[in-house]
Amino acid sequence: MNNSYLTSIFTNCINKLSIDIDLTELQFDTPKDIKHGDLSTNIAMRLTKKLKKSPHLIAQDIIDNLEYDKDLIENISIAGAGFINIKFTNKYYQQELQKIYSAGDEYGKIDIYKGKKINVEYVSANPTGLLHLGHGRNAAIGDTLANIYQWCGADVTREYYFNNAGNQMNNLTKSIYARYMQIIEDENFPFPEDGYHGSYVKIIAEELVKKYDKQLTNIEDKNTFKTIKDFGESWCFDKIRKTLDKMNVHQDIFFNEDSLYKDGKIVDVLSELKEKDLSYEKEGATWFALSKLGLESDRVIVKSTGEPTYRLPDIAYHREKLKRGYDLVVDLFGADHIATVPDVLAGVKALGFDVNKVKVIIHQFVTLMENGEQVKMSKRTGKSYTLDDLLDEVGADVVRYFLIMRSVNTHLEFELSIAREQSDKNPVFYLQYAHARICSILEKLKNENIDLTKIKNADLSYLNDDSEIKLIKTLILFPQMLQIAAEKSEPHILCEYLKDVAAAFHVFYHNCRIIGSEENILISRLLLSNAAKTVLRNGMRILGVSYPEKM
RNA sequence: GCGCCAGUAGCUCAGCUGGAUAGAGCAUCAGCCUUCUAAGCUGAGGGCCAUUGGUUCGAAUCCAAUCUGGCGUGCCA
Repeated sequence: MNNSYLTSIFTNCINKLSIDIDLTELQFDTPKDIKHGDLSTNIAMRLTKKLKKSPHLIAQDIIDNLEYDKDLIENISIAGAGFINIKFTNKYYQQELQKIYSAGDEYGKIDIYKGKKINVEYVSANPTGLLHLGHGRNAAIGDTLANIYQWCGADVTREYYFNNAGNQMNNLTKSIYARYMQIIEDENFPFPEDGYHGSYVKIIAEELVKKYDKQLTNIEDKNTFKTIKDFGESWCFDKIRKTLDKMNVHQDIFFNEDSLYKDGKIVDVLSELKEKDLSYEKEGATWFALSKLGLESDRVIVKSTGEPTYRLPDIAYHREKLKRGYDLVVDLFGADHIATVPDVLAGVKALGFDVNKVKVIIHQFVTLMENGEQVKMSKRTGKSYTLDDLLDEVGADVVRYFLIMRSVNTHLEFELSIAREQSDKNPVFYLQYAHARICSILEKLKNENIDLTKIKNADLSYLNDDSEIKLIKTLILFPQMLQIAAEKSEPHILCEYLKDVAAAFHVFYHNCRIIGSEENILISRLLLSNAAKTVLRNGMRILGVSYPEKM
């Protein structure tokens, strides 16, 4: 945590004392116990070895030489093993609140990624079926991260990569065909062993019957095969896009793997690897010599059938993204894709690109639960709970929030019974309720005989209640929380933070009346409520959750 | 076997670039609505931070080993 005012006065002091220290070690934390002050630093303890003095003596030395504004800092003291604790005055917080109010709707925007071009690739499901909850987590995290980067000043491109060729699509085509034949010819027509068992395949087949009647019985015919495949693909893609739309996920670029072949990028990569002596032929296949790059074993990149494995296009695709000039290329994968990461990165590096510009985020799985029992979501079984079903049932707000409220690298349990519940058990409503409450006050005030323009010149020295100061303290943290969430690529940090904001507001609301208070108090509390509303609304915007004015 | 992720309250999870008495929500129990939305607030109980060692002023956090669960370890993506 940083605090510009404290950093400056401590830096001056350290320079004055001629202490030789890396100033990045100077950090301020919020103590768990409020009795220890508002912020504290362990700098004295960190200096014990270097200065060969007890932390208490060092701390005392620092405090004696600190020059600070007594209007802003109430006191600085030593405690515990040598912590330096700082307590700000209410005036300090009142001033900080004024800054938030001045920033208005823009409050929270920071510029750590200003001028940076960032590409975030997410969802990227092939059009072989419907999206499930795992894709939902990917979509929610990816979309929220993209929002976070934007608030950090970046120029963000949202991308979806898909493959409508290859084995998976052929498999889908054969599956649809089998269902089609079962309808029009023989209900015992054999279903492919590795086929897609999802009930959606039957629906596609039914629609196929409606449109083509019995014209598609010969799958050996290339045109017939293509007709079925194209039909299945566009059916799936249409559903996928509608689902994402429902979830308020909108991507800028839909990149088709196929274009890498058409534009010769696959061949390029292959020949470059060959030139660099990083590929070789064995058993009819082409191998990528990963062992030469420090990895454990070599892998096939072109099968003996002549088709590339996923590694080759993945490498080509990443190279293309980097060529487009992004400063950062973010990939979001489910845990089942982890195996591809080292190979692709090694490939990108071997082709001479900076792998540090590629950031791979792996999220763990989602388990759908209902009253403590696991609900199956598998594509292979006929019965499945799709993302679309879930969006229809509980709405985009709940789905998005539930899927980002946990750290990306923990397994996530999505409890349907709670998601369905429109009550205090459901954490989304806690945030939305706080926002709606504020809006409700503002609405009521319109009917009171009060000059609301006075808010511009509000005298904030009227804000001294513990709950008022606590709320300001929480609101101040917004930009820092955004930065941490961006740097750690962890959207859930914002969820946790907004919960704190809502809680601080609810306590303030409970303790401090607005309507009916003396005018100076009313106006200053109104300003504070407005600031809270701004933070909640901006935060929920980033999460992609709506912020209703009434509930 | 090897690699990645996880193991913290009854349940779901924060905290993990080392700091002071380990937190939240739900569940349980006890309070608070004639005043701006009770989808709220206040309080209580609930813990061997998987286990064992190590590193040091200090370890839930770092290191090692072990145990448990998830996901990988394809000429599938």
